[in-house]
This record gives sequence, C-alpha cells and structure tokens, in this order.
Amino acid sequence: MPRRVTLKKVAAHASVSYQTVSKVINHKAHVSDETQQRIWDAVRELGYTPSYTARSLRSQRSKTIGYSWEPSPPDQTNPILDEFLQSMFRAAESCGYYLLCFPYHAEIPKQLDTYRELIDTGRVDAFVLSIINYNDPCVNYLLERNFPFVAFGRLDDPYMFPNIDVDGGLGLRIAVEHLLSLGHRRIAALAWPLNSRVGNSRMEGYFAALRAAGIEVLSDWIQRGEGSYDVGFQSTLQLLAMSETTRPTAIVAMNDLMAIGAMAAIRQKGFRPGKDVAVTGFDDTPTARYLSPPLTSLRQPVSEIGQNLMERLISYLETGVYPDPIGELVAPQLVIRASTTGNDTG
Amino acid sequence: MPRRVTLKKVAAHASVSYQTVSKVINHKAHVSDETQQRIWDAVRELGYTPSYTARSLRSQRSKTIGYSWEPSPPDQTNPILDEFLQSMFRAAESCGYYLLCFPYHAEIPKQLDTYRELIDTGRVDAFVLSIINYNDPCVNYLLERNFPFVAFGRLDDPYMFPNIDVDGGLGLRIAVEHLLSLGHRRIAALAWPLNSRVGNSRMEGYFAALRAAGIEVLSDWIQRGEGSYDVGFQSTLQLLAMSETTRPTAIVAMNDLMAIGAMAAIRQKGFRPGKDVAVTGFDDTPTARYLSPPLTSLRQPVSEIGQNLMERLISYLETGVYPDPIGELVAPQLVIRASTTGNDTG
DNA sequence: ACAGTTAAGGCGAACGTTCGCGCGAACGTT
DNA sequence: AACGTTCGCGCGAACGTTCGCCTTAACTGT
Repeated sequence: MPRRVTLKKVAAHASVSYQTVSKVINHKAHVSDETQQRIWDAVRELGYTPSYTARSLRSQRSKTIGYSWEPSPPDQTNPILDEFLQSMFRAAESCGYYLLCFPYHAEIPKQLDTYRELIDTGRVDAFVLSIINYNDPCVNYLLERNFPFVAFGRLDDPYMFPNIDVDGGLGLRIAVEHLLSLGHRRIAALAWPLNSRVGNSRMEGYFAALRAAGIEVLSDWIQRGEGSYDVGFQSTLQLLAMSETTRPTAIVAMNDLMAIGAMAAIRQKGFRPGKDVAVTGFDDTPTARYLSPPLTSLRQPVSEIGQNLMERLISYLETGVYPDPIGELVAPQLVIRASTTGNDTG
Repeated sequence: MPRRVTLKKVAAHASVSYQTVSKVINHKAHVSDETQQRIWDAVRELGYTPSYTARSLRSQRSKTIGYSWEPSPPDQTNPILDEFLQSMFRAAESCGYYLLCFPYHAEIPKQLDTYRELIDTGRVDAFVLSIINYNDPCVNYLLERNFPFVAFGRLDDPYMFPNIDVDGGLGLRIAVEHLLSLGHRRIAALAWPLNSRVGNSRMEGYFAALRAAGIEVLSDWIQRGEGSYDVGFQSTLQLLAMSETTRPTAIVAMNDLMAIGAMAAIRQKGFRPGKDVAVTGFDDTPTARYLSPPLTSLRQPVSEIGQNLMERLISYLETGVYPDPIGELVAPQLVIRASTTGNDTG
C-alpha cells in the first residue's frame, strides 16, 4: 500500500504549484479565494491527506509523546491504567498528537537507553512519566538533557518540572479524620516501604491528622510492606495480637489490596470488619464496592489528571512556555462504604 | 532541541561521502574494513543515531503499529490490559517497532476516521485489533482497504485475517467438566447477551460438555446480561429461587465479576458459596484468589498471546507473507480454588 | 506616464535518509 | 600491452513536506 496522493498531484489537478497547495492547506499565504476553492476541491476530490512523515521531517517535530509505566505485579491489577491512558489519548488526539507507548525495563540502563533512542531518533517530542519513587533515574536523565516532559507524581523539589500529583497526604488526613469522627482513637496504618515517595507522602497525612487530634502514634501501629494482600493479612494479624488497650480499632491501608488482606485477617481473628475493626483503602479499585463489606476507599480523579497533564504538555510544546503553576496537587475523594460505617446490608 | 548529528557530519568526520556512511550503517555495500572501522569510530565518537523520520520518509514505512481498545466501564477493571500491552511493547521493541495507542470512540464513523487518518498520514504500518463483537466495523474497513492487521479474537470466518483467540469454548468445557467430576448435574450459566461473539463461543463449550454428559440443559439455567456484578447478583437470585429439583448446584460465569456477584447472592440466600453452590469465573482476575472463598477461574495466557500476535504481524510486515496458520486458538487454564472445591481455609 | 506598493503565486532549497548507477583504480587474464 | 572484472566508493536523485525569497502584474497616487 504505497501512499498515493501527494501535494504535487493535488497541485497538478488544480493547476498551481505544489508549494501553493501547501500554503493553502496550512492557511499561510494570501491566495485568491477562487484559487483556494479550486485547491480545496482538488484536495477533496483526490482524497489528499498530508504525509505525517514528510511533515515531521521538515518541521523537526514528531507530534508524538512517549509514555512508559511500570507494569503491576501478576497478582495485582493497575486500577487506574485504562482510564489514565484513555484520558491522555483523547486529550492528545484532539490536538493532533498521539501517544507512543513503550515497554518498561526494570534494568535502569536499558530503560534509559530506550528513552535515549526515542529522543535521538526523533520519534517523540516529549514524555509523560509516572513517578513512584525518589530519585527516579528517568527524571534525572530528561532534566539533564533538557528534554520536555510532564509527570504524574512529583519529587521533593516541587519546582523542578511540570507535574500533577494526587495529594495522598490530604487523602489520608481525610480518611483518618473520618475514622476519628466515628470515634476511633487507635488507628493503625498499613504503609509502604520507607523508600516509597508516594507512601511517605501519604503517611504524612496520617501523622498530621492524629497529631492534630492529640493522639500519640504507637510505633507498632505502623506496619510496612510492599503493598500485597499477604502483607495486609500478616500485618493485620500482628496488629490484632496487641494488648486490648493498645490494639487498633481502625486500620488505614495505602492501597485496596492491603485493605482486602486486612479484612480477611480481621475475619480470621473472629472480628467483623467494618463493625469491630474499621478499614480504609486507597485507589477505590472497581472491586472495592463489591467486597463484603464494601470497602471505604480514596478515589483519584484519574481522567482529569490525564487530560490536564496532556494539555499542559502540548501547550508547552506549542508555545514554549511552561505552564503556571508548574506543579499541581489534586485532592482524592473519600468514598465511604460499610468497611468503616458498619452498615452492612449485604 | 534540534537534532544534531547527521550522516553528513559523520561522513565529514570520517572523510567519506555520507552515502557511504549510510551503506555501512545498514550493512549494505562492500566497503573496506579499514573505512568501515573509521566510520564506526566516527559514529561512536559523535554519538550518531539515525533519524527515524528521515528513514521512514525514504523507506515509506513507519515501523509503528497502532492499537486501540474499548475502555472498560467505570465499575470494572480490564484485568488483562496491562499484561497484554506490555507483552506487545516488548515484542515490538525487540524488532525496532513501537506501538502507537489511540483513543477508542464509541461512534463508529469517528473511530473509522481515526483509523483512516493513521493510515493515510502514514503514521502506522499496521494495526492490532481486539475483536469483541460480530461484524466489527474496523475489521471490515481494514480488509476493504487491504491494510495489514492482526487480531486478538476472531470472527466467524476463521480464515479472513491473522488472529489469535482464546478458546473460550474449550475453557467452559473444562470448567463444566471439572464441575461434573465433582458430582454436579445441574449447572447454570451467567452468560453475555446474544450479540456477543465471545460470549456465544464460550457458551458453545458449556452446551457441548453438558450434552456429552447426557444432561439436558434447562433454558432457565441460562441467564444473560452485560457482565456486571449486579447481573451476576440478580441472575443468581433467580436461579436460587427455582424449585429444589431443578435449582442449579453450580454456576459458571463468563467473567469473574458476575461470579463475584453470584457468590454474594448465594450467601444472601443463606447458602455457602463453594460448599452448597459451586461457582466458576473467567479471566482469573488478580483479586480472584483473594475472595472468600477464592474463586475458581479460567486464566488466559495473555503474555504469550501478545507476543505471538506481535511477532506474526511484524514478520508479515517484513517478509510480506502471512503467517501459517492464519488463525490460532490457545487454551485457557483452569485455576481451581475453593469456590468449587469447598476447601475453605480462609 | 512613472515610480512605489501590494496581491498572487512560482521557485529553489532544505529536512536526513536510502537507492541505484557509474567511475576510477587495481587486478588478473590473454 | 590491451582488455574485461571486481572492488571501493562517490554522486545524483528521490521520499513529501515547509519556508522564505523572488517575480509578475495590477493597482495606487501624483
């Protein structure tokens, strides 16, 4: 299937030079209405579509944005991937851009080399990054090369590059305050390892809310692990083994999967999740509402984030000015269900 | 960030013509070892990377493959999306290809126009399609234009285009046979609407297995709906309201979400899922193993499929011959858990 | 009637490759 | 010594655009 209709064919058909056709198509120069009409007719008649490749060779821009993400482990689903991607695709398409997605390599040099190749071959104009940990090597690489990107997530210095992040700290503060309002005083946390930026930022909200309520956090209340069901399960068994006066009556988990594990452990110990021990998750996984009891969780406005990221990135690419403010924090929304209120109807 | 190093720069550095550099880089022509060495040195020294855009303008191939998929509804997660994408990315990258992902539009003309644009602008060399329903308009469009593609899924005529599909019928036969071997004789099905190709193909296995066992299927055992939790829940309530002699003792669901709904309904009716009424799902969602009881489900070999699809597509693009056989069916694997065996340990 | 302005559109060049032809030198053959 | 072959490499062209400069003709004002 070789490409057929080119500028020259259209030009011949409209009896003008092909450069003039180019000008008309790009609304660039003064051309008489009559000629314009003739050219547009020819375009329609021949079904002309400009060659993307030739355009980007000439203009030195690919109108393509790269995105890569860390795949979720086999026993977990990335609950926001589909929505996040689709929202970016839509925003990009409406500006004539597309997303080039490429594999994630756990080995950092290999991953950086993929970024390098996409840049050096001119395949992409910019990247979208999902930042999960401190010292993301891709961030450093792109900053060093001064190559445009926006990030979902942020590092410590909020002014280094355009980003949007969910205010996980705020989310946990909201969750903890919700539990406090239900009368809980001993609230434990199923946290992520200390090297997780996202995890730590969320935990700050936990500490802040309890501090504000004048509650001293026992170090045993903080259990850390890599966010799996098993971690949630085992950690909760430990929590429930504490003495009656220190044993938590509520548990906030950094993701839904640990919360699910926690509820299973609660049940195994003979307690009723949602009634005897309250549990909250994070992400509002689609299945959260179908658990028994349904899980109270924090929902991220994923579509809005994807669209916003894309719009800011493209606006930067087209105008050359970085968006203001450079970083943006959006609040997650607490979806309250029976795992905290205990109104179990199922 | 304008591109820097071009063939000409490398050529100047190695004191040859730039066309010779091209030949050496593409391993095309006879050039003396010494000159080759000089050229490679220059390439390395200057950090030359060929321009993707110029290459594809010249060669008329974009080394890019398009993919679009129907997003899952907000209350569901696509359990295989991440794995499927990553496996395709990897396979593509290792052949120098990348995937261009673009949004799904529910309005067919708009969606077709996106395909048309990607083809006519020369942005992609081929597509991957996920076929869900009969008479997929994209399939027809691409066949009509004679534009290359491979599909995950198939239509009625298995020889129309290269595809791989999970043998859902076989999957259901395996699931039903598993239930038969546990002694069940009255097995109901939570099916999809009649216009779902995937759903019907799965149901064929259900019918075949029961027929082979000499069991007559009561029409009331077949409940249809769009695959949501609620459909699973409500349909199961109806199934359990049947008379004691016809009421099913086992239920096969076309996806995990309906199975989850079914288990909730079973519990609400005072039965124990896995012990009194067996349930199977389809997809082996990551959460399946964490349900109580853990859900027996059919797992699709997603990574293998993604990789295989990509390899066949690229091999076609490079050699021009369609792979043989043109269609391939892979078997899903039954993952047996307590929702059928009743060995509830949680 | 003549210089000055403007509108309409042609023209050459460039973006960075790949491809095929062709040319000179070295080589071996008669 | 004159003549094909082969090797190593240069050269022109083309892929389909966009861009800026240049030409031409018509139109202004005095």
